[in-house]
Amino acid sequence: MRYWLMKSEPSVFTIEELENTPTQTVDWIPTKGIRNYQARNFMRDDMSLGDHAFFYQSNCETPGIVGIMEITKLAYPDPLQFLETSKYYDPKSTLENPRWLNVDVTLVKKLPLIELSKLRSYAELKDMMILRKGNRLSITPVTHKEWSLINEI
DNA sequence: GCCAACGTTGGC
DNA sequence: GCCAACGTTGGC
Repeated sequence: MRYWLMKSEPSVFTIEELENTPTQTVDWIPTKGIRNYQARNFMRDDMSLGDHAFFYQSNCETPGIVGIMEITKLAYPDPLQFLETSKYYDPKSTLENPRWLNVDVTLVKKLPLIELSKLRSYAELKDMMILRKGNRLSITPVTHKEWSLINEI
């Protein structure tokens, strides 16, 4: 099993919204298409059913980890890329050869906020992709070591 | 709101 | 294939 960290801006989608979804399952991220090749490739090539991921809230007052999710549907074409009226419409994408993908995630549990500043205080976590300068990737792998350490915080 | 860092685009 | 210009991200 692999581990991941997936970012969402609270102004777009919060963990409360995930919690309040009846099935506690959503496509990642609802109403928003992921338009980054590296993130897409992670979903397509490296994510498996049952993988776990941290829910990370970014671009807000208290950035940090707020929960754990499970990957419950493997990468599939993002419907927004075919929707002409959508901001995420991509004219270069075809049904036969879709360019952008999504996965479904299910809430495992909420966590008390682990702030970014807290994560930065651990020397063992200094190589985490999320902590690297200039990091902008919305989906990043987390090592087993990092995963277990963060779970002990 | 600022701005550094990064990814993408498009002219050549 | 290079690279300048541009748009976006996201911490502060």
